[in-house]
Amino acid sequence: MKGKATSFDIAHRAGVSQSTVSRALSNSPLVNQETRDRIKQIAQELNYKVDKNASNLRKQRSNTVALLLFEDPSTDDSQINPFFISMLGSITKACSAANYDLLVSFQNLADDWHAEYEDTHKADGLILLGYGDYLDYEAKINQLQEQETHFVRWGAADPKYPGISVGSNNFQGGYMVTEHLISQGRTRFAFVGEAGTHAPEFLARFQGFTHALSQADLMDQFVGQFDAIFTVEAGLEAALELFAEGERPDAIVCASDLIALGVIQAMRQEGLRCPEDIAVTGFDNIPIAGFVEPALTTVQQDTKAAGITLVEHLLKHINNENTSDTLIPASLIIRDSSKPLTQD
Amino acid sequence: MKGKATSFDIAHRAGVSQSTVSRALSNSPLVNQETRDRIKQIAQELNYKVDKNASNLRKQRSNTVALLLFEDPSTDDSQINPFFISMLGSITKACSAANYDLLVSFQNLADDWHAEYEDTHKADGLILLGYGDYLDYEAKINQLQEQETHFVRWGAADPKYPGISVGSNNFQGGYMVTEHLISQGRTRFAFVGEAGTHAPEFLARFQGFTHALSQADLMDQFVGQFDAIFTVEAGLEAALELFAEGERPDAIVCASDLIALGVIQAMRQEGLRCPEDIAVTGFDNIPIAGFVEPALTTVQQDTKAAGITLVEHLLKHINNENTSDTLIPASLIIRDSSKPLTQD
DNA sequence: AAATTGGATTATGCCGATATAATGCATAAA
DNA sequence: TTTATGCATTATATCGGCATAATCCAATTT
Repeated sequence: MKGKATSFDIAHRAGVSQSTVSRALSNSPLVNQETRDRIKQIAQELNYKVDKNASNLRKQRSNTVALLLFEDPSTDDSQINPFFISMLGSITKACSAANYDLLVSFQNLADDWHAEYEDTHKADGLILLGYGDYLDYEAKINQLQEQETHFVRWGAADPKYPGISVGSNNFQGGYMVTEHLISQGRTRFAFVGEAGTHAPEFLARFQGFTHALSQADLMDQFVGQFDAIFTVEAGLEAALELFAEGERPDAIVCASDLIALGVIQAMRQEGLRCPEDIAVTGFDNIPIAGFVEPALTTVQQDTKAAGITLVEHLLKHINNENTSDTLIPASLIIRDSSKPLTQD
Repeated sequence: MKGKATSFDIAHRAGVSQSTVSRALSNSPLVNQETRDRIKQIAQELNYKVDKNASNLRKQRSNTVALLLFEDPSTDDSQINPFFISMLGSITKACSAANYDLLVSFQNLADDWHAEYEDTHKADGLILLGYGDYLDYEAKINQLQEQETHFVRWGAADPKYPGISVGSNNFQGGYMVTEHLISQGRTRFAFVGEAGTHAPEFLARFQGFTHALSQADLMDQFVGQFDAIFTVEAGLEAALELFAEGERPDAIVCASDLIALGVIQAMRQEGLRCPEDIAVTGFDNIPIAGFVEPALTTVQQDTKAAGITLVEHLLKHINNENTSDTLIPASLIIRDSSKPLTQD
């Protein structure tokens, strides 16, 4: 036979109508068990696969979701945030478990979003994933809602747009790691990482941090907060600035692992030991966190739960059900960089 | 108006036939410039987007490629090889530059490949990306070729299947970094990384390594090759084994950056300094390679060229043109871990 | 014997675009 | 005036499934 087999070819061989073939292959109880088996058998022999374009066109459903990944414009091509990779993995798995395919698209923040996947019926919905507040955030969300696009976003809940967000509990993570450092005997804290409204994740971590400090009555010894985006370089520079200012902390809480690595690097340059002189903690638990010197104490986001939840919520939206904003708890990974102060 | 607009709606408003709308929107010279502009205008007002399912069905083309990512079964979920991430990024970009969408699917090596994207017409071709020889490699390749699936694979050229491979020049990379170490005055070499047929990339690196050694007449001082898969842990263990065996090298060439980090970790445990006692080099130039202590000398694969070439070759296959196997040159990134031997 | 019921199957329309063939119409050539 | 030539547009068939309504037929009921 020429070309790929169609359901007509199978119908012909099986001596039934094409309709019956379609029904049989979708396991419809409307068709007799025997005929069903016979048809499936023939379909397999011909290596028949339903044409998704035809099927989707008729069903007006693609069983596909599109993942839009927003890159931080401040970093170059090769530097993809390791955290997103982990999310990508878990989202892919959650999709395939739900029998959905996944389209992936890296979005350049500067450009207009390339979010036509649902308009063109290539996907049934979108997952928006990025750090910080992607450019023109509100305008875009409004537009998506106006067009009745189905979507969920990764990030802190936004009271203006309820029911579309899933995010890590960054506040709790920042609180938890700070509390841990306090219990280790640290008292003079600094925070490295941007804490503005355009980096809401980092801001929440910072707020958890200060909350822990106030609870322990340590705010009067707070050394300060130093801006750094999420790269190693930024952490290094921020730390150098911190050391230049004079007042030396005995613990530095960083908004990400990469920043923490930069801070440790800066300490080395300044002849400071970690954790003996200053404890340092990160956030994300990237793959190498446990293998740097010293092994990094950090906060792990539950990317598996995150991916599953995002997909689950999106599928509910697609079925016109509502979901409520979800905060996924983070967990503390204790390693060497936060060892207790020793009296020496 | 209800629902999404179709080309009929536009035809109606523009007072032309639906055929003309279709032509106008695809910029066919068959339709008058004025009418074309008018139709486009109306289409924009109605926020009309062509239905890809209908379009693809008719055209028998999806303008989509599927990326199958094969994970190493020896690592857990969270550990995705950083090199692949970089490739994923460049492939995505190359696709969007060519106006193709990208479906991403993580394949579990143990299972049957889930490679029906072309059979179902969801994609026009496949890109296979994984380290080592994915399980049942030949059987699967045969099957794909039999079904006339369009595909390219990442990896060394295989004489049995010409024209489907694109890979880094691992031999040249291994040779280059070894030559560099020799020029720095190192003479007693060891290699850490698997060098068997089921890890062809690593094997090629090892072969480049030994080639450089023989050229410099240093093979009689070769300490040995020690197996390690691509994780930090594996590198650490292999190095400990190496040190236990007695004969100490003054340079260790590693098959990947993660392995190199493990080796450096092991040296630290043994009280050995890098690069003073032993120089260490990696492979891949992962994001943190420049920020560990000491900064890691490594070989960088040109992922950008790789992604572009893979996509380019696949698109040629889709258009029934042939391509020839391509080796992409790697480049040397010299940092501190390979500093020259000092006389002290 | 005629009418009813229900399970199994078939006939038909449609999803929304694109490509090919056909038509209309103005202008140029015979 | 008639035929021919092009350009612009329209009519129609088609891509390959799925869903609804229609039909067929055997087993019951009346």
